[in-house]
Amino acid sequence: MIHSKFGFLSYEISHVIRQRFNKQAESIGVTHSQWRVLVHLSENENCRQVDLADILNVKPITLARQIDLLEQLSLVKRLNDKEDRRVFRLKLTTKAKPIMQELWQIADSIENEICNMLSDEEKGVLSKLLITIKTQLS
Amino acid sequence: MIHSKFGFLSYEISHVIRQRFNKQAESIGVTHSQWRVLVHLSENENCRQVDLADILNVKPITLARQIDLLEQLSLVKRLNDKEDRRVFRLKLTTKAKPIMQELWQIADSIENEICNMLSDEEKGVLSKLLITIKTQLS
DNA sequence: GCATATAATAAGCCTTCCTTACTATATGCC
DNA sequence: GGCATATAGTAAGGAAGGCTTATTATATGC
Repeated sequence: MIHSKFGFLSYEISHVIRQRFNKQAESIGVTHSQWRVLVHLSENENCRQVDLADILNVKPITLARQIDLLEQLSLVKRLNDKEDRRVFRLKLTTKAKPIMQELWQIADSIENEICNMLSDEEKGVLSKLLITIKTQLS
Repeated sequence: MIHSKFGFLSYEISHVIRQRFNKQAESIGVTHSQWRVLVHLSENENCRQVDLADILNVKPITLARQIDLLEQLSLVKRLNDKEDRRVFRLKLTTKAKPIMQELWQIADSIENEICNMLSDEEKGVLSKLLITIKTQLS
């Protein structure tokens, strides 16, 4: 009986990626999790915390803590919603944009290292398969 | 400029897998990380802790804690090495085998759910690509 | 026979995420 | 209007998984 080890493989690879990212982005003060928040926020600006938490697949309180840190770094702002006083709308600051460019460079270089044995075509196939899986999760 | 999101994808998928595994294996008392130790140990029986830590890509102290827990559950034994008194050799107990079968069932069923949109051929391609990446990491 | 390297562990910390419970506000229904 | 219920965000505290640094015991090389 042969078992698939997709669970281990995806874990091990993402663990290496996160370790490398955290080391290289340490001077900027952003961890890989916070980086993930920034990227998903940039694709969904002006959303509520509860929406972003759902996108990230974490609990609202988990996101709230990340936003606290990103706000301290002046990368994200909480804005009051005029129509619902319970709600904060999330925005990237202007300071965030150049920093995100730096972080994208780090992220891209790590991915290139990680995938350097794969052809462009293989990278495309891999992305497509992973996106299929992720889409089906939600 | 388009950025690849392999890092996020692999993280998000493995996070879901681990969450589901931990929930389903809770009654057995084994987490996904400990499960990973068991599987890699079963493929490298009688190895030293330092070897297994290297295989798992964690620090020896991290593995030592996991082994403590697995020993408490009577799933793993530390045996003294006769030629080097600093060394423990690691063994699965007889109790571990049926429990690992149960855990494989859980792990396999989660992978089937996760990958249910993929054909067998696609699953094969995906595994092959991930293994290529992982091999290149070590 | 001493200097250095190695295996395992102890202490204590960080990150990420969680559960539970709370406050403030909104909404639906009588 | 006024109450029941739902929702957005947060506080408190904790678990899992990993780390760094330092210690002990043993092995090995010169």
